[in-house]
Amino acid sequence: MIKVILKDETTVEVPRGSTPSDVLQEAGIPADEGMVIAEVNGEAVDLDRPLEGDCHLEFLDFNTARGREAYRHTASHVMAQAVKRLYPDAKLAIGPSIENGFYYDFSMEHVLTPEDLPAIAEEMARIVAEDLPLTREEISREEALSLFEESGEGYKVELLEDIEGDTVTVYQQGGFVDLCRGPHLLSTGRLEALRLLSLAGAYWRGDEKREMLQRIYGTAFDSSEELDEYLRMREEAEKRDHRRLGPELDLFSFHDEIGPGLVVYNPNGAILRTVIEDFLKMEHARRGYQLVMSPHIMRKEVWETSGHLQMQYPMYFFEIDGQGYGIKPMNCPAHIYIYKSRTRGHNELPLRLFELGTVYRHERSGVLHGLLRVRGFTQDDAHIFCTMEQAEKEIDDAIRFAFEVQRGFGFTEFLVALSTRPENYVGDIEEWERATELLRKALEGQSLEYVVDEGEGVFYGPKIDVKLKDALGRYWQGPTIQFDFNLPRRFEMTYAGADNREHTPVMIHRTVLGSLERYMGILIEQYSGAFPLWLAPVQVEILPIADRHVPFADDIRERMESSGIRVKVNRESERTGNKIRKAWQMKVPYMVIVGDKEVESGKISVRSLAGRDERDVEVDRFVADLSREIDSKHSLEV
RNA sequence: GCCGGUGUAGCUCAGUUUGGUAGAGCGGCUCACUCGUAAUGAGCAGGUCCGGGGUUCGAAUCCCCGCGCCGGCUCCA
Repeated sequence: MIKVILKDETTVEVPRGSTPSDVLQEAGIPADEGMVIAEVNGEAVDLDRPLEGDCHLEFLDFNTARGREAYRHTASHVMAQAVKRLYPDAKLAIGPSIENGFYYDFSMEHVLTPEDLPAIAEEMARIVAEDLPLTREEISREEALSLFEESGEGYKVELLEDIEGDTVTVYQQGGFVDLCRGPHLLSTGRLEALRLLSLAGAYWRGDEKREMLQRIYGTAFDSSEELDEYLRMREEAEKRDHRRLGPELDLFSFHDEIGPGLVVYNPNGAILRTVIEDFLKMEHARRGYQLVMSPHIMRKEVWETSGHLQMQYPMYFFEIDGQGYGIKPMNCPAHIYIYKSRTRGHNELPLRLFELGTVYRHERSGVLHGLLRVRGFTQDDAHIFCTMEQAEKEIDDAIRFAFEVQRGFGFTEFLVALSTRPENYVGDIEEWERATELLRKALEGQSLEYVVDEGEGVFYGPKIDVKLKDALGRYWQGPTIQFDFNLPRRFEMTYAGADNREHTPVMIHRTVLGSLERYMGILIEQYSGAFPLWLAPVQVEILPIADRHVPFADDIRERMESSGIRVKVNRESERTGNKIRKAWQMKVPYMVIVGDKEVESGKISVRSLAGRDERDVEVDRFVADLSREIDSKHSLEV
């Protein structure tokens, strides 16, 4: 007999070689409580894996990350089996579970189209109905090699070559065999709700020099309700899509004639951006940043010095009077030249230069995506030049600043990542370690949880990335703070130290929003276009009931305008209901309705976007309320 | 850039399979109505059917080449 300690600390005794399923029974837990896999001493295993000795045992259902992973991974095996049944020549590549679903990559003669998906889904349903058991087998590498070589699974052979160790595991269900670490569900019949979502091309091993495979995306849940809920969520996301809302709300537009990835700001978008810019300028000024500006084009030599040219950074180049110029893809060189515009002493450091700098990058056509990925965008870019000793505080402040601003825009949940030295790097290891340590210290000093992305730093220094969680639970890239050892040397930057000798300053790149375009895209989706009052392009729309009420409406409008409220009057000869509907469609936060009663009393009726209705409101009181609401979203604790 | 899909009025889409000279709703404009909290009615205008070549007596429709957009890969603010 062996002792099995469960999660609730109870101990169950079972014969050696019993399986987690046996333990489930022994412990009186109904086997079909939706348990997916088990963890034995922290190792994820199948529910029918024999227990070899005393152990800690935990059961994982679909609501755990690892359980969900195994569940969806099983679904991907079922999909692969279905594809093999329908297209016997299909070669298997990889088929992992991913956030919200799974995929499998294939190589085959037949080119899949969306019309093929129903047949594959049907075949999958058949496999589920057949309730095929999934069995795990440990075999030697050699055995596996010959197995997959014989069946012509070249990709599996290649994977095997990279696996260390003498034995590997394969999983099999109904004659379908796959190289797989597992664990899996006990049988295909345990899959409840499956859905194929889309097709895509994907390079083998993500390498664009290698062959393009056909990928099928799908998802799986352990109840059809949850699947439906997920599909509803996708629909909701589609409704919030900034690419749909942007033109609808007259925020921005794209034009084939102007070019892909080049944003045009329509009036409402320009207002929104101006509000954001003014806010940023103020917040930077309050924190000792100095606003600077620099040209959009700079001579080619600048980009040689910075290294962009040699790195073949995706820039645009052209000639003027026989001189080569490049359109700036980054603002740093200009800020460095501002630094270098005179000699610097240690007393004037840290020097914090801030620019709303518009940059252009030649993004490959396939990656463009609304406002989130464009070819021309404006960064809220700052460079802090300081001594290594000052860096710690600067980083600390920059992180604090970034979070304060993000909270001001209504984001409260974040994912923080610290990226360390990549394989290709400049500078010496000691420097890297020191800088990485500073970043780590700052994060820990502020009790921020973070993950370490080993080797994900930029070649010139380690960095901190912050992702924002939006109202739909999606994450977006936000602030980034990057150390740079490279540019200060390349541009031969110096300052006179207290020792009256020349030193090289440290440079920190940082942005709070990243790109204004992308951030606006994120904001649109976060609020589905219904911005908080301080950001709303039109804050109040006045709706006269009949044409004769227009003069009174204009009167109110002027009073509000003089208080800085962004207000419009709807002068159309329309029914009030329709005017409300139109203002609502444009997501105007407040509607003011004026008719005979209002003209007579001088008071107004106020209707909020949410439908709240208040009568007999004094105009001054309303304006004061608005101002308070605007300020409340606006003010940040510093 | 690569793989797949897609492109008809400002927007959403029908017409493409089986080639025979383009349609709806919303939106816009005009007129009438002057109205109290999510669509008043009538009329009018609006289309190089993404672009260029080809096949054909004839192309939105078939073929070829581009371009844009969408879903991914890769990359990144």
